[in-house]
Amino acid sequence: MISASLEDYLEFIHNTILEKKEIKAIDISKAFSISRPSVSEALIRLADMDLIIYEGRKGIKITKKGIEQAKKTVKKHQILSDFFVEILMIDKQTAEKNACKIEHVIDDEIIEKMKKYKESKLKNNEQS
Amino acid sequence: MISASLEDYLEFIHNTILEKKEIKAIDISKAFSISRPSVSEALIRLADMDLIIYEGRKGIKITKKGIEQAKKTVKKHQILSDFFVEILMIDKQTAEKNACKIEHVIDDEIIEKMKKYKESKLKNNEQS
DNA sequence: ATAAAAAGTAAGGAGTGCCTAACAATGATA
DNA sequence: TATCATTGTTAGGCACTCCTTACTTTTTAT
Repeated sequence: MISASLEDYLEFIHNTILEKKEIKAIDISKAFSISRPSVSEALIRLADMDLIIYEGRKGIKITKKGIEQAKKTVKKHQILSDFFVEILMIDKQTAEKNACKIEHVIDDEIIEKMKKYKESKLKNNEQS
Repeated sequence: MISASLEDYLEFIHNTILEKKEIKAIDISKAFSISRPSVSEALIRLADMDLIIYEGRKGIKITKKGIEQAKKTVKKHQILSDFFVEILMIDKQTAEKNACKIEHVIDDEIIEKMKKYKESKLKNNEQS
C-alpha cells in the first residue's frame, strides 16, 4: 500500500503534468516544503512501485498505473471537499485541508455514498 | 501532536479503565496485535506526554490530560460512525473501521457540523 | 517451595520520511 | 568561455513505530 506522503506527491505530479505537461523534482520540493534529497528519495520509491518512471534529470513520467492511482485520489479529494462544502457548509479552505488528509484513509464505499447523497440532495433542491 | 497509533492506544486504555477499572500492557498488545516491547515503548511515550502515568508492573493510570484527549477521540469516533450509519447508510462495520482512521485526522469543526446535521435531520424526520 | 507460565524490559534491527552538508552536473550569463 | 546559480545526488543522521531475541520479574500451580 502507498503511504499518504507518496500519494500526495503522486497526486501533485499528475495534476502538474496535466496542467503544464512536465514536472521537475524541485517543483515537488517547493510545493510540499521538503528538501531536495527527500524528493529524490520519494521519487525512487514511487518508481520502485511502478507509479512513475524516474530518470533523474531527464524528467519524471507517470505510468498508466500511476495515473489510475492519482485519479482515484483526486476523485476522492473532490468528492470529500464538495461534500463538506455543499452538505456540511464547511468553508472551502477547511474542506480542502481535511479532504487532503481523509482522502488517504477513507474507503471507496463511503466516497460513493457521499457522492450519491450529494447528488440526490441537489436534485431535491431543484424540485422544490 | 500525538500520533494515530498512540491516540488509538490511549483511547483503548481509557475505554478499558472505564469498563474494568484497570488495564495491563499485555491487554494492549493483544488488542492491537503488537509485540510486548512495542507496547512498553508506546507507554513510555504516552507517559512522556503526560497522558498516562506508567509505573511498569505497578499499572497504568490515565491522567486528567489523558482523559480529556481520549474523550475527544471517542467523541469524534462516535459522531463519525453515527454519521456514516445514519446519514450515509453505511454498514456498521465499515463505519467503525473508517471512523477509526478518520478520527485521527479530521478537524473538530467538521465533526461539529456532522453532529448538527445529523440532529437536524432526525428532528425533521420526527416532524414528518 | 519450586518449577513453569505470564508479563515486562533491554538491546538491537528495519522501514519510512524527514533533515543537513557537501558534491556533481547542468544551464544561463557576463 | 569561465563563472555562478540551479538542480539533483550521496552520505550520514534523527525520530517514529514496529519487530525479534534474550533476559528478568512476578504470579500461579503442583
